[in-house]
Amino acid sequence: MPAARVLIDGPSELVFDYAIPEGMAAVTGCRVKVPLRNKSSTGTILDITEKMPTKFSLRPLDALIDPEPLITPKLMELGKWIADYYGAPMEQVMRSLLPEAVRQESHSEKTRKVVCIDTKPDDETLEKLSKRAPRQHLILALLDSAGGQMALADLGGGSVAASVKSLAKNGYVKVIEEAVRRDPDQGEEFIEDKPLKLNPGQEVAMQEVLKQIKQPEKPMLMHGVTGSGKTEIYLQAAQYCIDAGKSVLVLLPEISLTPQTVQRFKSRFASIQDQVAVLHSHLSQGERFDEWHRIRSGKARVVIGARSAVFAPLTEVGIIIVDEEHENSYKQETSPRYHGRDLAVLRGHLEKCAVLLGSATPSLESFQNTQSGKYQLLKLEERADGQSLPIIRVIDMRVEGRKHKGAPNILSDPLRGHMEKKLAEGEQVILFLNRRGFARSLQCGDCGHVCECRHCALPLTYHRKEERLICHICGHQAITPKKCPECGDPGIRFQGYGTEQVEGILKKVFPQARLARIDADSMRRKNALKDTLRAFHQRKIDIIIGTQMIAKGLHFPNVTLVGVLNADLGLHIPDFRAGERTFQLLTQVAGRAGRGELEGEVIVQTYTPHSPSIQYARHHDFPGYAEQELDFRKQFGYPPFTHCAVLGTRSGHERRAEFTLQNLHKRLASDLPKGMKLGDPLPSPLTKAHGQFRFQMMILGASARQLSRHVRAILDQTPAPEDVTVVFDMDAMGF
DNA sequence: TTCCATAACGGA
DNA sequence: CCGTTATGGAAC
Repeated sequence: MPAARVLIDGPSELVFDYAIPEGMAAVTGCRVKVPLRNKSSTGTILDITEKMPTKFSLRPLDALIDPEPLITPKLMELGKWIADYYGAPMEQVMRSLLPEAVRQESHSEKTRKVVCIDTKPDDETLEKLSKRAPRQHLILALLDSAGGQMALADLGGGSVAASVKSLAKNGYVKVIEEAVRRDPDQGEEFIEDKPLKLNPGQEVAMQEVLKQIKQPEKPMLMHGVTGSGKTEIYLQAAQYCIDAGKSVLVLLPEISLTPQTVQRFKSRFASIQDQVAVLHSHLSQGERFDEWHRIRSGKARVVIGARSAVFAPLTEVGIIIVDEEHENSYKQETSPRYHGRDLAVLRGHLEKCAVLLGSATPSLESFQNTQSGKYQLLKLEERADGQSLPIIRVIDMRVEGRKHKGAPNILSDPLRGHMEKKLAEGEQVILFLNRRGFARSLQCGDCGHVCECRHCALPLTYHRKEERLICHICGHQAITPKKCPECGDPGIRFQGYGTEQVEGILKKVFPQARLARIDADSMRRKNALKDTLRAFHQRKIDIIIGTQMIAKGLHFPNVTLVGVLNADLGLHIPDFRAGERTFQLLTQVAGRAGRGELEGEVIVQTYTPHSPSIQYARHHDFPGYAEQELDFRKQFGYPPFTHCAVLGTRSGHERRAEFTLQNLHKRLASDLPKGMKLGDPLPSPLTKAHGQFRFQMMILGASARQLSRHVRAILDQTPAPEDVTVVFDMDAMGF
């Protein structure tokens, strides 16, 4: 007799076998009600096992919660892989696979009452009604002119319901419940646009993509320079799949930051809009419920979403597209710590469909996979409309600094000059600075004391609007001291600068220019980003100063100058990917310039003009950069030639967090499998965050599976003290 | 996790 | 002696 292996809900990770009652369609992925001890519990069927244990008889399943399995067999397989690879509890994996809004039984479809004509009364009755019940007469007339049915709410408020009731009693009308979709883009109009003509380069890539859709063989990495028209290829590939009766999954990094790409998909598929679903963290529970079920039922066949959309319950998948595949936001920073792009590749393998990764600055992991033949490389080397890539000028700020002694060196002369010229010609400018707030820190000129966050070992950033010092890690706010809290010296002053300060300077330097600032602070309001971008598009704004929110994916034809104020930020952090990230950021930001008929220019201000990330970015030379960076990675045994995991501890007690990690280090070191390398246990770069002391060590391993299993085995035998949290991050992305 | 058995404790 | 509280293994 077959038995169902059930994972019980809750943090306990309990897995038990239950007998399947006669006639119950219990299959893998079903949510079930089960008896546990003397209570009733809920869970998910992980497997159907054939053999019956002999020790004791199994208790039967109580009931299926949903008639159909909510989780497809392939997604169950994906989930099991995640639990194993990332060392995550299966229960947490299930929570990712099945959103809370779908899992909770309290959520259901939203309905509305619709009134429709049942049997039309004859003229004589109508005549009577118009005298005795004019209201009912009017309602019938309204229904008639609306084609026989209308929503109850649209018939008018108040006592209308009573009139409808008596109409229904006489059998003239019927009231039915109709499901209404909670549409996240309710009320937005998308005008259908037609496919664009592909240039020869795009055409070649397109043919390869179509080949893979018809007969999937290996994932593709499309390296297309900024503005090369990658999105158009996504759109046409998607169209092909839809026409072939297959579904499409599109992953975007941080969907709220890429409204333009979502917009393009929605517009292209405007004629089948009810088949397009959007999944991201800003959906309400009801919207998420509806979108999810529309996908599961097969009504929606195009899914656009952020990393968690990799779990969208699609079937018959034709292609999985991962845009900006190099983006770190694909990595989930809470358990299960999966990488959305890597899961997309795995899911593509399980679904036997095409996988298309795209980027202007591919991750070295993906690029190396094309070198080794695991992935197919597609290249778009020209911009879609034949525009040239922008000319990038590097300004040595060490030299600039000598020109203006004393003054804070934020806008160099060449940048200021170019801005004046562009503004005079009515063109638009984007300035990029990857730090929000007014000043990085507040430092005493006398004793050197820096105001730090009480909970995190990090300088507090001064925000002028709030007149407060704010911690960018935990959000803690403090009053700005007038004099040094350490030595009482009044000479306390700001160090470094952020977007807020630049905004102030720009107002003074270009008083006539219309200015907008885009960062996490100024864009807090709902739709603020969308509105600002629209205004910029309509040329109601001349200059945008922003953080990395503006680095990717934006397409503004009238932008001819991009200024990078401090390219060195992020270059000197202790992370072997610091250079790669700087290269990516510079290339992406530079790509915002010259996307229309006008030529674009980029000015990069830096104190390290000769660093390879800056020089290769300046020459738009991704292959060159990749080659030298891969050399470096190979030499030191870093990814993509190994897998890198981070094992960390956190605690309110500094010593205990440190000791726990040292202990783990000792145990790992004592019996380290071949091919694995252990870093020293050290304080994290962010020594203290959210009031917790943090320590970490790096683990490098040639085989990811071996690494993950070995570490987990040690963790299982080494219980941590109660007030110490141990975190294992497989394929960790930032430190 | 919750449940239940058993051990340990403490007041009379 | 008995009731209360702590501890730990099992649950299918």
